[in-house]
Amino acid sequence: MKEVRVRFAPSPTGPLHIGGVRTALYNYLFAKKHGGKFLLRIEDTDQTRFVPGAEAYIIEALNWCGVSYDEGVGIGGPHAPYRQSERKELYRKYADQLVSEGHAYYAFDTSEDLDQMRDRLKAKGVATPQYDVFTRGEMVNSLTLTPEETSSRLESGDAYVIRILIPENEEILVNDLIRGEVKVHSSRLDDKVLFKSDGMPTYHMANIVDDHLMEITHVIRGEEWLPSAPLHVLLYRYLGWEAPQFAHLPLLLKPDGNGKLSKRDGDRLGFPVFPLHWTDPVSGEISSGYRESGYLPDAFINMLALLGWNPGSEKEIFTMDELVEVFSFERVGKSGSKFDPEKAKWFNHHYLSNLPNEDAARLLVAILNEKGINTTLEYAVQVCAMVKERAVLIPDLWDQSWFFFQAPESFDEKVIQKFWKPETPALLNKISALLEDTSDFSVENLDNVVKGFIQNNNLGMGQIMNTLRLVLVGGSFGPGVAAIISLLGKDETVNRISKALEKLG
RNA sequence: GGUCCGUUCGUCUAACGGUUAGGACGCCAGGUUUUCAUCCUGGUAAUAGGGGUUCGAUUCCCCUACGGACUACCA
Repeated sequence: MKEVRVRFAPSPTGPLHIGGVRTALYNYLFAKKHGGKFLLRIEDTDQTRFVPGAEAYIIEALNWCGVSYDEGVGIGGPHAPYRQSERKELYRKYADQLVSEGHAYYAFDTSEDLDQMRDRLKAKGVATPQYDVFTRGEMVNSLTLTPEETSSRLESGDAYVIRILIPENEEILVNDLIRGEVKVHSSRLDDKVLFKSDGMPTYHMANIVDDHLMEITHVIRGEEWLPSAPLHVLLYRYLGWEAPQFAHLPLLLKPDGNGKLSKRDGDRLGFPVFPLHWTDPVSGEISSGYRESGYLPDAFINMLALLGWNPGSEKEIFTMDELVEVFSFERVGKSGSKFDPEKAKWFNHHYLSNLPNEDAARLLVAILNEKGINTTLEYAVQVCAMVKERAVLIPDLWDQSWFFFQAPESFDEKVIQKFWKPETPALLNKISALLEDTSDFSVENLDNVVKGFIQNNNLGMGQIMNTLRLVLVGGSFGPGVAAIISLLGKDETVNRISKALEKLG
């Protein structure tokens, strides 16, 4: 059997959004599952839409989430170059071949001509004005011009495009791995431009030529391409090439209402739509990313994989390798999936709390460094062991543990009102003294010491625990009191008690 | 408007003719806990509507409704 070769082919017009990442992911999973190759091709045939930084963004995003490619922009490969603008010369001869074999023709219409044609047809009540079998006879092209007129226009340098000549009366079949057989009548297709007047091929031409030359076996792309798939099938046939298999993925929809997920939804609903943070080079507009928001790449991928695909079992936590193992198009759904930001958080929480303490500690240390706080990895490991399961996003690691690195400056009024009694200072002083005399600072022993104190003095548990917690962390949150004391150590604990007592009396 | 694709709890989805229609997120309630979380247990909630086919339809067919994509010398 032929080696599986698939590609992800974005155009560098801006940041990649998570729908694009999912398309790349499914390509990757399919390739790896079948021991094939996954390539990255940049489709930059539209020079007017080029956005600086977009290509670098795409590569960085793929690298961040572990969707690595075997050939492509940045790393090269046997079919280099992988940027279509650098393959410009390749396409022309195939367009010429189509013209000479009667499957394509030259068209000299200006954009004004085209507009007029559309207006004229609309006025006549035609629903979809197209450059097609019905209208091509009224336009300026090598079908209506004499051969002499055509060649003289060509020679004099008139602007022209090359359009495909769609056959008149034919049922075109597209076989889709997800949707089965899709049938479209050729009379519904228009004579799409294959070659633009600026000398660049359009997407339709370039993608067929490149997929063939790069020996792509499966075209896995978004559903928005389904309507033009029949055109592509025709192109493969006219060029005499074997068409790859197609798989058109359902779209990612916005969480509320309907329609496909867009950049605006993220701003509106407060969740990232992009894998990485992005600043628009022109407008300066900023879009948040999953990475910067504190998501783990593994969680991000796991979440994305299950949006539109399911394993057929009740398992839902998967490593990348496990995904590769079980992925198949049979289990990709046909309908669009609404994106659920809450589920994304759930995945991240799961991954964060299952992270080895050392890994979590490294994330925490990075935050600490940014804040100019010095600590040891060993200490951070102990902190994370206590707080990681309380964190949903990476920054929560700090939000849940800052008091291990600095004494509280203020104390929660509500806790004071509820638990701070006239006798509290005296009791805390006693505990402080008791702790000073304690040498075993293990959590277990500390727990016994504090609870023993409470019992021996016939006090309420909540009374002491809550005030002790208050003076140590400043409020009513955090891990167990004994655990906090244990990690803080004798000096710091005693210190915090006396400092708080000065403030709270 | 036209073409194409789609439609199971609020959301992601399972059930490829026979199940009390299952799981997960969310939400609600209880439990664990010195706090807040976590965690555990339970609960809530769905086959868009109408016709067929069939002994039997979530499942197959048709119609309707609704939703989406596409409809550029953009990808």
